[in-house]
Amino acid sequence: MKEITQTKQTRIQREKRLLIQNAALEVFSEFGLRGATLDKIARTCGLTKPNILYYYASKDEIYTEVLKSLLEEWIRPLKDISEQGDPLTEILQYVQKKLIMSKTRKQESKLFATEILHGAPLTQNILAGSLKETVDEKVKLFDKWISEKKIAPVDPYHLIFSIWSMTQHYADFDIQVHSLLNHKNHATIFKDAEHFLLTFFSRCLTRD
Amino acid sequence: MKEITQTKQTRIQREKRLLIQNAALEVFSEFGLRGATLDKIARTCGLTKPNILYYYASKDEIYTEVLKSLLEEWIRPLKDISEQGDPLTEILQYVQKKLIMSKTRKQESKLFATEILHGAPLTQNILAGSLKETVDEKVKLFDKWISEKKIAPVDPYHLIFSIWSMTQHYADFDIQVHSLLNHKNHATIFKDAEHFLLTFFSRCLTRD
DNA sequence: TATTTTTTTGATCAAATGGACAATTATTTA
DNA sequence: TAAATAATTGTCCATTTGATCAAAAAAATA
Repeated sequence: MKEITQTKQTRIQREKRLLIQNAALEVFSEFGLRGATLDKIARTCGLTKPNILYYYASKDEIYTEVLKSLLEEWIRPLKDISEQGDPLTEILQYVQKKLIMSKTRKQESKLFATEILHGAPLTQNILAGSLKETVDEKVKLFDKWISEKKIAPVDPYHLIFSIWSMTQHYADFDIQVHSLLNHKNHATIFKDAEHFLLTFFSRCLTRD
Repeated sequence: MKEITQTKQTRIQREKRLLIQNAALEVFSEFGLRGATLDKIARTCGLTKPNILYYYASKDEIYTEVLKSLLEEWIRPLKDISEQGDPLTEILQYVQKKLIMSKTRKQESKLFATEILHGAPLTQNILAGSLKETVDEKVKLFDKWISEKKIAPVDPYHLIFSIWSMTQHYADFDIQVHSLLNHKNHATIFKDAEHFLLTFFSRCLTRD
C-alpha cells in the first residue's frame, strides 16, 4: 500500500490525499517546514497522525508533494506570455496575473518564498530546470521585442525579477502592507496596487 | 546575574553577548526561529549551550534582541531622505542604499523577511510604531513633491513598497536569482541590478 | 594571597515530535 | 454473505531540544 503508483488510486485515497495536501499547505505556509507539525496538520484536516502517515511516508514527503504541485501552477502565467500578442499588453497582462495570484494564492506565495529564502533545499533542481528554461525563453522574446523597438530597452532578467518581487510582495509581506496602510480594505489595496503597477511598468517600458 | 540592567556590564558580558548575537543572526537567518536550535548557535560561536543560557534567558530572548537591533538599522536609510535635496536624486539614492544593504546585509534581510512572512509575531508593534511613523512622514513628503510637479504622480505608499520589494529581492531570493543568472559573478549581478533599478525608477518618476 | 564574584560546563530533565505497529474497523470484491 | 483488502486508531518509542542546576573553574577584588 505504501507505494501508490499512479493509476490505481481508490476514491478514498484521492480524497484523503487532497485533504491532507490542503491542510499541509495551510500549516506549512504559516509555520514553515520545521515549524509545522504533523499534529497541526492532522488537527487541521480532522485526521489522526498515524492516518496521515498511512498516506504519506513522512512529513518531508508531504512537504515535497505540496511544493511540487504548487510550482507547476506558479510558472504557468509566465509561459502564457505570447510572441503573437502586443508586447506591452502581454507584459502588463502578466503583471496582472501575478498580482491576482498574490491576492488569491497567498499561502502558496508564502510557502514558495520561505522555501527559496531558506536555500531551496527541495526546489533547486526545479529552479535550475523547468523554471530556468521558461525564463530563458521569455528573456529571448523580450530581447527580440527590444531590438524591434517595441518596448524600451531594459535587462529582461531583471525585468522579470521586478515583476515577481513587486507582485509577490503583496502576498508575502501582507502583514506589513496592511499595517502601514492602516488596515485598509483588502480589495482597495489590490486595486491601488494594480493601478500603481500598471502605471509603473507602462511608463518604464514605453520610454526611449 | 540574570538581569543585566544597562550600565554595568563586564567586558566578558559585552564580548560574549555580541558573539552570541552574531552567531544567532547567522543561524536564525538560515533556519528561521523554529528551525534554529541552541545547539547550532552554540556550535557557531564556540560556546556551550548552558553558557549561552547564562547570558540569555531563552532562545526567544536571543531572537528578539537580534531582531530589535536589526530593525533600527533597517529603517535608517528611509529616514535619511531629505526634504532639502533634489527629489529624484533623494529617491534614487534611497534605492541605491537599499540595494547595498541587500548586498552587504543579506542575513539581516532574510531574517526580517522570514519574520514578516510568518506573521511578525515579535515585530508587529514596531511595524505599527516607529516604522509606520517614518513611512507616513516620507509619504507626506512624496505627496508634496508630486503636488509641486517635482516627481511624476504615483501612490507614495506603493512606491515605497516597490523599492523595498525590488531591492530586497536580491537578498531574500538570492538562490533563485543566482540560479537563473547562471551563477554569474555576484558583483556583476548587483551592478546590473543597480543600473536596471535606477533606469526603472527614473523613467517612472520623471514621466508626466 | 585570600575571598568573593563571575563564568563555564557536565549531567540531567521534561516536553514535543516524527514515526512504528499491531489491533480494530470499514470497505470492496468474489 | 464470506473473504480479502483497505483504512483507521490507540499506544508506544526514540530522538531532539529548550531549559535547569549544582559543582567546578576562572576572574575580579580586597
